[in-house]
Amino acid sequence: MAAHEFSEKGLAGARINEIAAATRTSKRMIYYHFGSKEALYLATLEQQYRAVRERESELALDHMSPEDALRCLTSVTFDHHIANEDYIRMVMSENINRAKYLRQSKDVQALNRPAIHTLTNIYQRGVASGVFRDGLDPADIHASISALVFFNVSNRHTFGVIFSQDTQSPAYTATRRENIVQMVLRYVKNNPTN
Amino acid sequence: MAAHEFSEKGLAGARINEIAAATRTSKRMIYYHFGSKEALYLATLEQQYRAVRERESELALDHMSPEDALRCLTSVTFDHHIANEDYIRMVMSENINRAKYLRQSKDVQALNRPAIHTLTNIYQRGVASGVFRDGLDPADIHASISALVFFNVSNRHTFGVIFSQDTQSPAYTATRRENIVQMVLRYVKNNPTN
DNA sequence: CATTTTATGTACCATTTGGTACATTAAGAG
DNA sequence: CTCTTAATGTACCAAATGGTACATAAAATG
Repeated sequence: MAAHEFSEKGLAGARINEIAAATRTSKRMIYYHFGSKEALYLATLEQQYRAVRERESELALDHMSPEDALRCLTSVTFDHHIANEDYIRMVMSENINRAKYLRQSKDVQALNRPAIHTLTNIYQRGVASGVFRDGLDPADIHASISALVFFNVSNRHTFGVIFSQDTQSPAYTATRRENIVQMVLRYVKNNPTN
Repeated sequence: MAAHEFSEKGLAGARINEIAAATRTSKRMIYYHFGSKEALYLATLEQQYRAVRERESELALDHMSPEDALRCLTSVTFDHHIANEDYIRMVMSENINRAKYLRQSKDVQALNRPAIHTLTNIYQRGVASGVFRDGLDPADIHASISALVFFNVSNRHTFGVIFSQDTQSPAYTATRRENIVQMVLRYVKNNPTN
């Protein structure tokens, strides 16, 4: 898949020949369908977003308590990021490009709106029931959750080298997951007691 | 500077000719001194880490209360990341490389140890005085702070596009800074009440 | 069947680019 | 004042690589 080549080496580092060799198609066909390396990159990037958000939307959080829902959402998102390294790396790559290509996508905003919506829903239920404190911005909570779980995958290599830790071991992952969940909950809850 | 070219385009995207053109030196001299593009990249990467950590170590937090110290450390680190985009982008680039080059650096661990040490110091003072809860891992707190402030810069382009926000406006930055500080404090404090 | 699109293989080009050969100059060393 | 070593300019190469020209096969269409 093109996603893997782009994910591994970024836009500049990726080689069309490699992508062609890894697929059942040919370089000729890639240019026939996409026209240029950059167009293929954009198509691949969009597809990554779509795939990830689709899998995310399969969560049923409405029947859980606000606190459990937030715990679950954070925890699952954490695992989700770990399981989708290609996506993470393509997003990194795109930030190196200053979102030059993502900016051209028409439906990426709509694609991501549900993420905020889900969180808004949980948050408002929590405020209504008194477990969550009022006055917070769901978009901001989302930013924090994203930051914590994204960084955990995106920067694990440099982080691991710098602090001589195996950032991919089950033990590290489990601890980190729990601490992130706790951090989010304590930020939102009215009376964090644990 | 080589840092800027690498920061803008990553290892693969950077052009030695561009780097040479941007300096008072020549391509010939770059190869004379460094031998290869990769060696220059590694040297540049190390220098970025060194510069950032040096500036970080100029904080005097010992005379502040643990809570104020943690608030200050987080806030300053936040601003620091915003002010050092080249560093951020090179770290991203290096994570795309799976830390292949940083791994070869001998002194990057020692260089970063003070960061954990500073935080450990604040945390232990806070636990001793009763404001911070016991049982947390300073390295983990550091990971969370890093994640929050790093992501705020590293992913601002895709994030801005997706959620149609100007992630570089003073208003957004101020809010985000305050929320991150609050998140860290509430995670660590015994009785977060605000 | 005739004809028009769509799909695909082969071979190739033009450019870019990391890297070097060679010659030369500047600078220390003794 | 030699002689060795560090520094530097010029010109260039070989390989890689994005992209294309051309011919052709396979569908689809009428």
